[in-house]
Amino acid sequence: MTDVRVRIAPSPTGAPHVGTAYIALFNLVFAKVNQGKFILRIEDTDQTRSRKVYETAVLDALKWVGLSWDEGPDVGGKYGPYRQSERTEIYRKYAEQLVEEGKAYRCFCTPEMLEQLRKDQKPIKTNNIYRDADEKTIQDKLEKNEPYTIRLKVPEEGECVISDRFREEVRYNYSEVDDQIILKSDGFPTYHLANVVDDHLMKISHVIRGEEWLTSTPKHVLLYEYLGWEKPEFIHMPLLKNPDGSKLSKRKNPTSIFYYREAGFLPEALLNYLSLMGYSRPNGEEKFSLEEMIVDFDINRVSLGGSVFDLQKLSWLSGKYIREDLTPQQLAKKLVAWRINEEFIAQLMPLVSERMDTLGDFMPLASFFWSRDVEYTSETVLPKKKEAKETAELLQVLLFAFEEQEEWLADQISISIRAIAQIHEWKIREITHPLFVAISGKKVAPPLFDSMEYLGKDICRVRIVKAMETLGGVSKKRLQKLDSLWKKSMKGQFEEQVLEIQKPSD
RNA sequence: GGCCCCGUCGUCUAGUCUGGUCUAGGACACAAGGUUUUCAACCUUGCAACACGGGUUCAAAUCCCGUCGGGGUCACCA
Repeated sequence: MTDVRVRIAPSPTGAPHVGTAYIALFNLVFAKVNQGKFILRIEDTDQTRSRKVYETAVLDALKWVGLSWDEGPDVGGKYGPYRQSERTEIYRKYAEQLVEEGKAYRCFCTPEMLEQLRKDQKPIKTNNIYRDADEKTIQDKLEKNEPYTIRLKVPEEGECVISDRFREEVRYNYSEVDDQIILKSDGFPTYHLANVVDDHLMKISHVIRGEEWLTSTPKHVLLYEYLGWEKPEFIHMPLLKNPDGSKLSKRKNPTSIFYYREAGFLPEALLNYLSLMGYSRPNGEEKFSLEEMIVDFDINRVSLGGSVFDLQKLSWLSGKYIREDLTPQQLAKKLVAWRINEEFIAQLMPLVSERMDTLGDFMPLASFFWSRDVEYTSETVLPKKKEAKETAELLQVLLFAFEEQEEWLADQISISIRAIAQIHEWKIREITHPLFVAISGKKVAPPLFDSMEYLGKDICRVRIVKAMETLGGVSKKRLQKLDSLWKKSMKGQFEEQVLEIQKPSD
């Protein structure tokens, strides 16, 4: 057997996701048990969404849970660079090669045209307008410098047979696969091209990834065949799910790894819990370390139905680690390293000093900074003259607004809140009231915006969601409605309003 | 909706490949009891599942077919 080389390929477009740690874990363990190598590659080909801060964040988050890699952008390796934005020339070369060989073609459709096609609900095989365009029109457009993408020529008939470790053979008809864009008009590759090229160049032997990729595997298989490369073995892992059974999402569950860090879960417990998702040890043990898992890991023991991420069981496991594995001294050290330290407390002084008469007043004032959860009733969250339902919905809109913020700083939080208040014609106080309670559990608390900043975005999101639920929640239907409303109009208004507020007043 | 994947207690799972040892085992949660100055932890007990229907077979959670249910995916996002 060839050397085992596997990889995790996160894209730095948001907070580091527990799903990334989950897939990384299984890749790492698979590599270790086969004396192979585990590679980390940054897939930052989406120029509009990728951010350097998120890249640092994924690396930090994965390290925090206790994962490490043999090759990656931070540790190097002989197959680098390990950041796709630094490899664009390579992808372009292969894309051009495919065009020359007639296995791909230039497409001059504009995003608007494609959008229209989608609206007309004729998505499959109708966007290949330029597939057989004659040389002259293409040359013509090239000379006019019209932007183009490169599309893969997917056969019009035939079958693609994928061998997946867990599912044996999965069959797809090429007639149902679009001519996929592999190179965008900005010159960057899409996932499909970059992924296949890198996996080949980096000698990846097994592609262990989430099941959401299963349906796009035919495109990847085709790419390997067109390029004349040997295919890796595909292993599609089951998905992590929300309690309602849908794919794990931050609206319904904390998905950011940092949430678990900020909320004080032990990283070894998180990793251990993640390994329980779809995997069981032969001896039935539930509490085990990464090292123990590696000893007798067998990927064939993975079970397929996606698993619901259960915070309660994770908490129990974390508690088990605290009780069984730590001496009082070690626990105390963990607490200090977490956020019971001078640095964190000093930060809070400006917020509380005026509200203190004695030192003993501090803890009651600030206790919510160290609590996993805060307690209150629905009456205390609800502002005067407002209905529970509208308040819950406003909080949801606020959550949308917070997602637009790239940095979680008091100033920006304040601006977002003021903008939302403006748009919905609520008094600031009517918004901050439920927020105070949601965040601190109390009506009177240290300054809200700073508190929210120090508490972190992930904790705040979870607390706001809880407040919404306390108010009776927002129905699934209504949520969808709000979501589309937000995208269609409110988001624009919000952005305008933000600019308005930021305008220097003279 | 098309295509694809999946289907054991509320949840995570063992068992399925290699039918019998499964009146389906463990864990979380929940309930009761014990222990404890209280609570938590801990211990004991309880609750609770083979999605449904049809085959094959002496025998099906396990093999086959159908139905239903859930999920994923259909972007110049990954």
